Amino acid sequence: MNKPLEGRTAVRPTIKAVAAAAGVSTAAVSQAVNGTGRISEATRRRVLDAATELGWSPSASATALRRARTRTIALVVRRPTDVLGSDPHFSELITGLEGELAPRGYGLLLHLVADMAQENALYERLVAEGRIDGAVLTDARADDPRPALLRGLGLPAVLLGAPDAASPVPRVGLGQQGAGIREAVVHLLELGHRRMAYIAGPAELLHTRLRLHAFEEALAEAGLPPVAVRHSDFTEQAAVDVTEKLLALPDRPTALVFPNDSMAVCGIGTAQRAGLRVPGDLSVVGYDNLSLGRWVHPRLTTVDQQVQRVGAAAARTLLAGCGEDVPPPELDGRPRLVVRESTGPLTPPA
Amino acid sequence: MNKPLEGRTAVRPTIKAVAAAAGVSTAAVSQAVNGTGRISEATRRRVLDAATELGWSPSASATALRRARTRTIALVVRRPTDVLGSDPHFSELITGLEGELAPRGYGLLLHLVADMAQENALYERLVAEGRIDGAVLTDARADDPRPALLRGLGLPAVLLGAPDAASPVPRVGLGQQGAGIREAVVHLLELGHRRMAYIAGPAELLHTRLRLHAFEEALAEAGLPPVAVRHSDFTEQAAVDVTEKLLALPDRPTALVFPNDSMAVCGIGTAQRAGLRVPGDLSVVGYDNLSLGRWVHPRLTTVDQQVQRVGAAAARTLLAGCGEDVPPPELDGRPRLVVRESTGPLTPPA
DNA sequence: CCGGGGTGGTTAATCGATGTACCAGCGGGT
DNA sequence: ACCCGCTGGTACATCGATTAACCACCCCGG
Repeated sequence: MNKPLEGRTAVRPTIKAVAAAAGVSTAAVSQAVNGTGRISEATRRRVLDAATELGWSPSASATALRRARTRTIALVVRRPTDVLGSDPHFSELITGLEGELAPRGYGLLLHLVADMAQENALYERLVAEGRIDGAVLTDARADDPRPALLRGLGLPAVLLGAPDAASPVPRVGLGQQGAGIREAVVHLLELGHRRMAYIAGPAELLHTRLRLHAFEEALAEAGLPPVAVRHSDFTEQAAVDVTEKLLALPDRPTALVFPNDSMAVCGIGTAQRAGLRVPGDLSVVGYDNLSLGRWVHPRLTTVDQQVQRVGAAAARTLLAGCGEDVPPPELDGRPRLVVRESTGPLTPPA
Repeated sequence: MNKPLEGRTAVRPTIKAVAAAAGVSTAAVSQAVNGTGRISEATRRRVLDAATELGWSPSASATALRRARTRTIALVVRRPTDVLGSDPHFSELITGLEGELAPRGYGLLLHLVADMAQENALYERLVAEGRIDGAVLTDARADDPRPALLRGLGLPAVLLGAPDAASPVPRVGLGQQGAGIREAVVHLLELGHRRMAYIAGPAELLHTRLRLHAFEEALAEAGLPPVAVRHSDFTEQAAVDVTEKLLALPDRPTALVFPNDSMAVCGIGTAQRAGLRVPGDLSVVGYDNLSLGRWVHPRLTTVDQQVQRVGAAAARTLLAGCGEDVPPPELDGRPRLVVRESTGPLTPPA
């Protein structure tokens, strides 16, 4: 064995090394790199060359200590159980966030927690340790305690959901949250459906309320009551259970609207297993527009809410809150229905 | 307006404030909190009380600077395009990682990149800035450049995949990577299938090779050749395209084995759209055991590889590499076939 | 010849926590 | 009375970068 024990880390160069290499003081290096102070173009270039030569980047810890800024944003995901159903949602969100954060040298610190108490405790700790500059709050609730908490902690934050000027922290999202569901109801009405049921998410979530309200309102405008409204915890298991119960109803619904695509797919499976044809006997609408929905059989009719773009807008809002100079978030539009094959008129059995 | 302009952050207490409150020096506080040095039990308690009283936690930046340790692990996800198919995989992985990291005060820094070049550049930057203590490498390739790179950078890392003592960085994963696929082939053989096709992932990924090899070997042991082997990029689009092509073959396969569940579900959809019954005319096997698969119609036969447990093991290995005192990772078992409804014997049309 | 005003830097304090080196007391053995 | 050794702390340098305050020098007008 020639290399019995691997040596530890190859020491990283410090600002001192760069200063020495460029023949200037460390202050000059700092100014050259940050574009502050008064440094001649010639020495600036010397410094920058020396820096790349040595492969030096300013230590994030040192800079964070000095500037009281970590260039890190937190995303805390609450996941009471294995809620895989809402996961693709997060992956889209993260994509949108990263697209704005990464180019500005910001990092995304991801944490998973079981419940709201843990989530709040986590924010307190992250702030107390000075680990983050801001936070993205997902799954807005009615009477959400987090905006007030973070505001109290002095931490910039954005809450995802419909925009709302009165919120303690900025709210980012597509306007007219209910528009997609409303569109779905109109679509189903046009297809001749009169008995629709809505499978909602957890009652405490704000978007659950907004969408449910849109559903009931749109239906009421046609002079119809919903056949049924059921709350769920977003799990696939719940989708199956609720679907079975609804299909066993004496006057069963001819159309089901789900709060996400995974549940809708499971609902379709359940209906098919019960011997029903989709959409011949039952129409199904999802939410989120996962790419999966384009390929299942029948292809899923769903609502697209552009999670990725919302993520990008959230990132910009947050960066602005951190004192970063970013173009203001542009987020127009509203959730839109994507009509595919899982909805249609009732057809007589072949 | 009584509060015309909200004041900035409520200043966080420092170690100095705690020292003053407890009537000791800052050094004493540090020692009391870290359990180092010699401090009487009485003063230790006074200090700790003062700390909680003031809501103080040591500044992560200061500690990181002093100790050259950030208590942060990087997870870089390469995502050439919208590979939602592999996402649930990541969410499981993250769950497993977090379960070990969080209790020890470690954070997970998540980054998304487009390709391997960007990924390598990112590691170099993160190390140069001293932002991370370790990294989790996913999607091992044949001749993967990353282990050598990270070793050169002096950064602890683990590579996910089958264990391998000869790797520059520890490799963590279930042994016998091919066992699940082999089991699937045997299962299909027992059902009477003789014409099987394998849809593989990108050829450069290591697990693609291992699984493909297992598929061909198991088939060869039965004296059979594969009907076809097709590589794909993990997208649902690819699943549909490949399935259509395979089903159009003159002597079409009676069983399809996919490299993940999303693709398998799309494959089923494609077959159904072509008028085939699953499993009556075509059996389908997935990989990953997403919860979605339990509820689609027909329920998906798939391979479970316990991604979450692999994540936990990876975290422990990494923590050990960071000098943390953790119980050694325990990871026995192998990928296992989960038989459900999407596989079965060929049945004559009703 | 001297003062004024730029230009292009440098010096030194500082961010918050850690850890080494040092020191004050005290009890006890001789 | 004196020194030793131990206990329980404290003083200060340090991690790497930033920044306010300061200064040397040059050019120019009076």
